[in-house]
Amino acid sequence: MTEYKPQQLDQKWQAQWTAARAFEVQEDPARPKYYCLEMFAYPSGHAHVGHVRNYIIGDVMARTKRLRGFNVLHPVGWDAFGLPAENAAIKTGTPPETSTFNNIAHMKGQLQRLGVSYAWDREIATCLPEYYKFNQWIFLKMFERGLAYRKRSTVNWCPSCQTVLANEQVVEGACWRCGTVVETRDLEQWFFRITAYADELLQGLETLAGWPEKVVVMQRNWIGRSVGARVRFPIADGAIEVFTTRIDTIHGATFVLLAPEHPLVERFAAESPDPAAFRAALAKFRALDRDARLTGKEGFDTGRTARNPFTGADVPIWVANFVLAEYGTGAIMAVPAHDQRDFDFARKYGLPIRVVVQSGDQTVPAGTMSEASTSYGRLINSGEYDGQESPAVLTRLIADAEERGIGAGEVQYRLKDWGISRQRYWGTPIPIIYCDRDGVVPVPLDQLPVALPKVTAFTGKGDSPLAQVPEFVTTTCPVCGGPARRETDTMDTFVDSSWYFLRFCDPRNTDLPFDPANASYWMPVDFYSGGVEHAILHLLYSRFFTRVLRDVGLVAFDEPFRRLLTQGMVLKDGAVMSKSKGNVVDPDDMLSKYGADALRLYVMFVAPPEKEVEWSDSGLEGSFRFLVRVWRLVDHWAETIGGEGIPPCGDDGTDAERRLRRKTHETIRRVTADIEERMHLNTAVSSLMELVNELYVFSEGTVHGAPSRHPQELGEVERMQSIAALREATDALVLMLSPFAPHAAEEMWQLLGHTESLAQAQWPGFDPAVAQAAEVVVPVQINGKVRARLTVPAATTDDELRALALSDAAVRQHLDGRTVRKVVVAKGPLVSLVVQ
RNA sequence: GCGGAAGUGGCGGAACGGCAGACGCGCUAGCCUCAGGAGCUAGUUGGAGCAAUCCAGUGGAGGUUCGAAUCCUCUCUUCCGCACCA
Repeated sequence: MTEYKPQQLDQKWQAQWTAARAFEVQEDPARPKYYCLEMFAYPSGHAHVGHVRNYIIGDVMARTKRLRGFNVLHPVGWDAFGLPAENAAIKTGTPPETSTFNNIAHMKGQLQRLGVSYAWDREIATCLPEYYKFNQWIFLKMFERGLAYRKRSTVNWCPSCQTVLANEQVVEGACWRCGTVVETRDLEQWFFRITAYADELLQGLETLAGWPEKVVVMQRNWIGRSVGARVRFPIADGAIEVFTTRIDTIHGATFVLLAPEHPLVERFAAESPDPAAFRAALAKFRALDRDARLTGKEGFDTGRTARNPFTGADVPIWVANFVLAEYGTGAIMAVPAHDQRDFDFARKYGLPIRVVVQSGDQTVPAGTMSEASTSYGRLINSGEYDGQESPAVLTRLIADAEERGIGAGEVQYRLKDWGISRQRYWGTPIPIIYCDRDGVVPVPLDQLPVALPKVTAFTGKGDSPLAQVPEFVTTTCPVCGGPARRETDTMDTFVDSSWYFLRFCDPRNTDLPFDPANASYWMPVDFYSGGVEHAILHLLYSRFFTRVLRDVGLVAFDEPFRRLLTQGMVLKDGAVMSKSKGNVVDPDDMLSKYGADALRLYVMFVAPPEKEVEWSDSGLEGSFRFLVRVWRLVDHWAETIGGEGIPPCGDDGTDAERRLRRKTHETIRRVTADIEERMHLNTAVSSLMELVNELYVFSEGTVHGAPSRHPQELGEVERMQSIAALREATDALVLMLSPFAPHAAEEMWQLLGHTESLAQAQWPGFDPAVAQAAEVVVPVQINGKVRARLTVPAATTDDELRALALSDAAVRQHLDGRTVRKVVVAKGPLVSLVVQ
């Protein structure tokens, strides 16, 4: 009797895996590949059990696929650039690279203690020059193609911290760090032209059958494709262009609205009879603009008019807070009768409302409307278009507008180009040089990487920290050799994570981001898991980068991730774990108490992987108890059933033996499907628990002496057949348990006399003939309720079942003289009687 | 407001139109123990019954079906995402 000592097993097997480089892989075209990836981690310091869940989900998939014969790539890396390290440097003076590498070292230890089967030889960290060199390489390729460009744009600025903030760092209009109200500043920024791929990214969503519908929908909404028309409303000296999806309502456009930032607003001010008064109104308006944007409809009259090109009427031009400068043309035609926002605005300022679409039979007079009518219908008050139905009339109106030269069909996207400039230190330098003579000059590819210089003093004040490093800024122009300045902004860290999965295919390449041949072998990622918080940004950017690299010629596919699992968070006391709340469950505490396997098993068993779960100490104990139970069983039988020379199971077993074998094969079928097809890892574990329960039942029924589940009293098996059945069940159990509890499984595999390690083993085979019971229990339903059960040979025909059901005593009692109107024999099998 | 997902025992959850509550946690009783926060056995949706068994039951109301937790319609609730996108 050996005791289950998980900590010893963890150490022993982790050391063996490391020594044997057990999970390192090479490209091998002869074998089917499987690329299993978890979203790589930001090295924040300590992983909590929420992170652990993600790694273990991936590890269960990776380990299962290895046993299934796949060449499995399961790499690990670090999303190592980012703000927290830099903020820590400002606060404590610890250089970002120091804290980052310390954190990586600690978290790496945690992952290793969990026994995650990573290909450690492929480990990457995005903050290393050998990695970010290729961020720069890709940037330059995009620059070449016009996909990276520079323009002035508005950024968030914290006047107290003297720095730019990302949108995510602005909480309710204030700086996340100091709470100061955030201002906006116009800066020259670099952008990636993701909008060039908007349609392709949208259409590609249709092919993502292995993604959660939720994520697909979120991306579709984020891209936000709108089909409509651009229409010109002439003004005295030019025209205002508006974008509309409802050109069918254009005869009801009774005024035009401009965004406060619209270029014409400034011109109107200058040309107004009283520019000072106009500017005062505008200034007042802009002051309340930020909050008013969210709360209500605000505006003021410019005193000018535009002509509705379809009605010929002159309509007033107003400025309105709710019109967005960055969407469409920054100007809209307002149709108060058929748009709720325009309706509210018209009512507030007494502007005319004109009904032009009739949805029901009766016309609603504009004066009595309580809200806008936004549905399609038959046009009225629309001149020659009266009586036509929208949406069909949309096409005709667009065609007519094109013919008259006043507009054209147009598609708009909510998706905007991706601003990647960050006025921060701890990121990839943008490989651009500014020369007074040659302008914006890309750093030549052979001069990469543009290395991030060491900075010692982090103040958090002023512009980009790199601007304060003269030896970095000062350089020579690659074109003319004259004095020049380097770009001092760094790239958004989302750039780093947009292609790292490709780098894993060839992580040590010094010439290219990766060898196309390697990527062609490993990609796409077959299984990708991570938090749903990346549903849009990271997953959209990665799809964008993949297409860019396709056009550059490095890959030959469009979609990087075949199957996506968004894992749920682990909560403690109903809240997300965080240091400030003091509710963090540290995996290391759990490891020292119960070992890696119990923790792994628990987080897989507690709920389906995509569900949010509440951490439970007693649940973890339950998983530990289960492992002890398995251990005792295997330890007890190992000598009897282990080693060589156990014959395969025959066909002439006793009932108990047949029953155990049936359970074994049924479990193989279920566990395999649960992991590979359904990703229901929780039910895979519960099936294994059932098999263990069955093994204990079998042990009682086939041994000498008093039946007992006391391990000490488990007896001897009498028949070679029983030994064979036990061996089959136990081998299958250990193999199927190994993805979840790899350390205990390796040890038990050895105990059972296997000389090769689990790394060389194969997943157990499923035999449907064995899983098939000789006798089946067939429920009999009467009017939908089960009233009897028939135990019949599996081969019983439908006709026989029908006859047996009708003659069954319990059934007859329930029929009680009533007439049977219909008998259905369904697959299952199951007999259903309809009785009147 | 729009969009998405989900409502099943005391709890986490099973059940891919066919026996509701698998598996586990917790709880109850018992066994074993010097002892036990160990192990084992039995029970554990509610109601009725000594019992076999019967009745009700998957947020609510309808519907489709021989048969619905599952599909459809409406409705309530919760969570998540986007939030003036013209």
